Amino acid sequence: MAALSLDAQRAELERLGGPIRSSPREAKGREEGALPELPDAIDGKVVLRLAPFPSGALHIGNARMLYVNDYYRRLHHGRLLLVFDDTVGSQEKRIAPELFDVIRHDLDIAGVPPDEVLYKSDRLPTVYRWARRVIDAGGAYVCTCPAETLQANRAKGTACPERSQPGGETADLWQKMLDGGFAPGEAVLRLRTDLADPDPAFRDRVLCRLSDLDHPRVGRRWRVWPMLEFSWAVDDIELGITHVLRGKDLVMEDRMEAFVWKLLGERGPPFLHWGLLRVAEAKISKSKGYQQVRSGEYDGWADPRLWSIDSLDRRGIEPEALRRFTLGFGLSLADIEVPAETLYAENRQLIDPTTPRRSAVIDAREVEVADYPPELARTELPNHPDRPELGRRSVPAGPRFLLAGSDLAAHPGGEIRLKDLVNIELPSPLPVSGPVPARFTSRENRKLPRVQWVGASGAVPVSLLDPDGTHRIGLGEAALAEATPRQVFQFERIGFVRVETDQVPGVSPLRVCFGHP
RNA sequence: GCUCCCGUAGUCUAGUCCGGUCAAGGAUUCGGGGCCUUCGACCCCGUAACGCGGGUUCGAAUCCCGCCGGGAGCACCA
Repeated sequence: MAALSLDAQRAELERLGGPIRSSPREAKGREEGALPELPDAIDGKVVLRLAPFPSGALHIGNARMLYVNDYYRRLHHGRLLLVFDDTVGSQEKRIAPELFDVIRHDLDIAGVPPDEVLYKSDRLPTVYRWARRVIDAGGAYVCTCPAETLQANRAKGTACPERSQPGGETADLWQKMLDGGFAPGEAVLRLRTDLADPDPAFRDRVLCRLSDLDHPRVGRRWRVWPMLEFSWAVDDIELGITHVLRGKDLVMEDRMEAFVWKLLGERGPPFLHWGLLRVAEAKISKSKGYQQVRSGEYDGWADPRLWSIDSLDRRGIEPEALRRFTLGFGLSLADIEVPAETLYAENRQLIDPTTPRRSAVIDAREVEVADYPPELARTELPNHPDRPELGRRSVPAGPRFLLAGSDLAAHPGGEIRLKDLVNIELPSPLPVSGPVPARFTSRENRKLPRVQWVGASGAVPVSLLDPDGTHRIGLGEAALAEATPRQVFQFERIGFVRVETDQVPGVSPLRVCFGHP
């Protein structure tokens, strides 16, 4: 039901074509703070691109790239290309074959469907054509220095011997690179910039290099691979990209692309950046995550410790919440660290009104209530305290209950209120083991400590996966036996949880993933 | 160290380009109160910011200079 109404809202907004802002609160609060329009954007003609490297699943840190690009695609009715940046990588940064599908799946979940999917590994001939253009324009040379020498020279600002090599010779050496005349590491194609450039990193950057790594898609078909910047200098033009929206960690790449364009007389798209976004709780590394998934230490790409898009979905966090969360930072260039609570707050607003309440107790202990009113063997509870339209449910109640161990421990000898039901008095001290004998006192709703309870009859074992990868075990009310996969509940006084995707209805225990308080 | 970027409340952010309408708006957090039989929601109230120092100007969060602080980049990775 929740999903339905949200989907309906989303569909409606999408139909309107505007930025996705759905709640009235959003409309008044953020509308004026909407992201600025893209420079020189022509409605319907905007082409944007997403360029992930397939080494790990998309995570919360990548969400900004997703939603900012998606925002502008929608705003200007443009196209968004998914271009896998699979230019072999390196020994340390390997492409993981299954990640192509994982990432597409992540985009799906995130609600950012690409208009077209492309692979850099399919575009080598185009890159070679451009490399040739650069060489012919006298803008590059083949350098055969060992990597260390090259770097040392660059740092000092001195030229490698090949820097002055004539264009014809460069063309020959380049051909030799393509033909396999050099082993990996023996030669690179370098851009001739300015050895006096104040930024040492920019001095004669490498355009193309040799690699014999086995590429998951194209194997060893190509040996000469472009560096990321050069491949984009090529494709931002070839693919007709109108605006490059990327994190500011890639600003130097802008310079490199612009340099190549100027050399070749091309006019490229403008660049827009945003600062680094870190979620305080999510200390993650893409490549490290891969190891942990691979080794089985983590529960696949949806392990909550990964903070992957998939894991957020697993936790019942709506893509719309992620979208609002990331778009709320605008295009600010400051590097920021934000508490996950900000994301949770967005999600709460979205799901709270439609999420049914259920009772569950962690670390349950049985309590037997003497003098319990027999007519209260069952009771009826609202599915949502503020939304009568969500209906009510009938649950088994006393005289045998299950209470959270922590609640019991907090009130030995005291009178407590079983929420929505009756008052009971606990013994003191509590028995070390076995059922706790308690005594019914009254039904009136007095100001007593309120505790969550579960009727012992038909109670459902629950296993709750926390974001830190640990599990809490408990017992939930009988109605939970009918819980279906992916259903979201609020366990009262615990938090929002989502039933695991692969939960088989009726099978014990009921496995749920914790979302947030 | 070098290059670039950024400094608005606890945390984010709007405003800075085109100085006055900003004694600075919003979100979230926190504190207090109310309410509903949740540690959730909702309502009310509150704390709390223009990094520092100069300058320009009738007037500066906005322009200029200097300083300080933070971050990112500096690969034959992406």
